[in-house]
Amino acid sequence: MRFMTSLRFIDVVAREGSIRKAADKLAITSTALNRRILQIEDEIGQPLFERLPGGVRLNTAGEIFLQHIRSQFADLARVQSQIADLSGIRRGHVRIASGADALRRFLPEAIATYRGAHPAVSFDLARCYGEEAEARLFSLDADIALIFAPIRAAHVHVAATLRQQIHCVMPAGHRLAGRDTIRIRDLSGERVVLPTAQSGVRQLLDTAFLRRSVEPDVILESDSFEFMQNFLHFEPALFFQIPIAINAGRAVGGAAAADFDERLVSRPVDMADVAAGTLHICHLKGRVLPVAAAKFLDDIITGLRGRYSDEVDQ
Amino acid sequence: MRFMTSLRFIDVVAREGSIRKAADKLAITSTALNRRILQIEDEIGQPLFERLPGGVRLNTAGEIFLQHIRSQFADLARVQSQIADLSGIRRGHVRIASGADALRRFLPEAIATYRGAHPAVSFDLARCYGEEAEARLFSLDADIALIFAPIRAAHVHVAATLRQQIHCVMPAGHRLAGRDTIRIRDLSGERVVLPTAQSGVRQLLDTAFLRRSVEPDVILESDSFEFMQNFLHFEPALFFQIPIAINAGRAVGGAAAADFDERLVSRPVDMADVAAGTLHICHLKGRVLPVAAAKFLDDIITGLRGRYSDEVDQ
DNA sequence: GGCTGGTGATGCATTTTTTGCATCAAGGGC
DNA sequence: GCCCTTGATGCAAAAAATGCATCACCAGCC
Repeated sequence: MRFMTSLRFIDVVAREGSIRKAADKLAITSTALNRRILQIEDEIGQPLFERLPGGVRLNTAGEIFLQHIRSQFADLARVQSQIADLSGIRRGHVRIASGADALRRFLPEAIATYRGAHPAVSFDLARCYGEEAEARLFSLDADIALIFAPIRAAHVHVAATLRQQIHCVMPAGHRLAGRDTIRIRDLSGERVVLPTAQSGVRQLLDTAFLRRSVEPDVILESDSFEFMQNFLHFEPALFFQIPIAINAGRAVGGAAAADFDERLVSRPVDMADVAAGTLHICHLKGRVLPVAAAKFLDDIITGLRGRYSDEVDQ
Repeated sequence: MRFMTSLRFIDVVAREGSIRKAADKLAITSTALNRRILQIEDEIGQPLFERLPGGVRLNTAGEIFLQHIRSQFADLARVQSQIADLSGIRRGHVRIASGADALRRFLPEAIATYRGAHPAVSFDLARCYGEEAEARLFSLDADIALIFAPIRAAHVHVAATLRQQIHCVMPAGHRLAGRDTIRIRDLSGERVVLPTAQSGVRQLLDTAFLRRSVEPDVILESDSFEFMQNFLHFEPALFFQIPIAINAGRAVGGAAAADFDERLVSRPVDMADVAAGTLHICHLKGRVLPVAAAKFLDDIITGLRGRYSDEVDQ
């Protein structure tokens, strides 16, 4: 899109914080880039950047304008996909921001299923925590976000929610493996592996530990569920996940959980101790999603409703 | 906005239906214009226009793309006004589509008041009937529409409504001038002047005449209220208006109506005969209005609520 | 206090792009 | 079948964007 280049340049300069660095990245000279920016500022009638000794930074007008630029790009992408759609080409690209929970089992299966039906659609998956996921929606770097945490920003539209009870995962031979549900007081002194403080699972657990005055023996903290799960093969301990991270589609309970790792079992934590958390499936409020993203969003919500009809809302 | 010129050209070509005509209008050669369009079609990867022997016409892809272009322009205007706003310049432009009713008294006063507070804001007022007003919102040729008729299209967002009883206007000495309200049966055989069939007032009256089986003596039809009103000075007759067309702000009743023309009086038509109509104040659904338009919309709704609190909704 | 290394801005020659003229081919109206 | 209008295209001129060299500026550092 030739007519958009100047605008894309502004985006890059804003991200890089320097005209010269941006020029490098864009493979043009800094003078050409500089002039394009001056020209646009001239047309707007106001500077968009503050000139600092170490580079440039957006001023307020620039912030507003950059947001406009990004929404233009997002909308152009939507229009292009719509046009491609009616010509039967059926191309598309979906950008997802997701917490570590959903990308373990659920998204791989969901994306593979979708690509089975639409092989020309490509995906981009960024793993991030709630706040960053919301920021990505806002900066239009993501079309869809899956967030297992409360939604903070008003600009996020929640298309569907899925209630998820925290499950405790342990080696099959663990002394707690016989229980139907795990109580928080059972964990006192137990060796546990916890997700990082930013994770929604961790926040629910911390609340529960505090409330019940239980202090487990925290031997490891990590932001990788895969690492924690594999760690359990070498040292027996407990770790915590939500069903969707354990098992793509099926409801998890008792033996049904076995398929994610035969040497581990998962048991729900008693609801009296830990409240169920909510997985939010969202996009930017007021935004018209590209065809592919809208279809994918629709598919996963329909899919979840089919499997977890009780826990899906909206 | 240099980077938008090609897009503006497409808009003009689509409106003109001919590259050569559009080129004339844009004061460039048809070849230059033709090439720009070919280039954009090339970048999109698909033609946007069908080439007909008598000119060009948008195809489906073109329709989608043009809608995108227009929304970009509208959004750019909003961004510019927002940027101008924070620099204290306070410029802006508001485009209104209105029926003949509202532009008689209400809009002149409302716009003048607004311009008193914001002298750098300019206005554009297009007089049109309901359907066209809705089309103007959709094609982003108008920011705000005032429609005295039912809303047809789903893309229109009604920000406020104002219930308006039809009033009968007559020379001060008319035999009906003594009544408090006018009944439809009083009009049997009376000489009346009616607005055109497209007008909301006319549609309400036609329903009433049909229901009461009354056939007045229609001596004149016009789409100009001003003409009809002036006509009454030369030949005594009755004509019909809604309060907002008679009197900018104040409620109309009895003598209070005198100020619009001292030789004429207006009396409400009995509500048992003619249902009150609704003036809809609307904008395009989902659209973020430019600062000036949003402020003006807010002002007129607040103003109406202050004067006609009972009849204003939403 | 002066030096160094970074930044964005600007004059001028060069390259690339856009424009305009002349002309072609194609389709409908009479 | 003629005539008129339409959009498309080759080629030269005009206009715009680019790159190089250079300036002015500021912060950090010795």
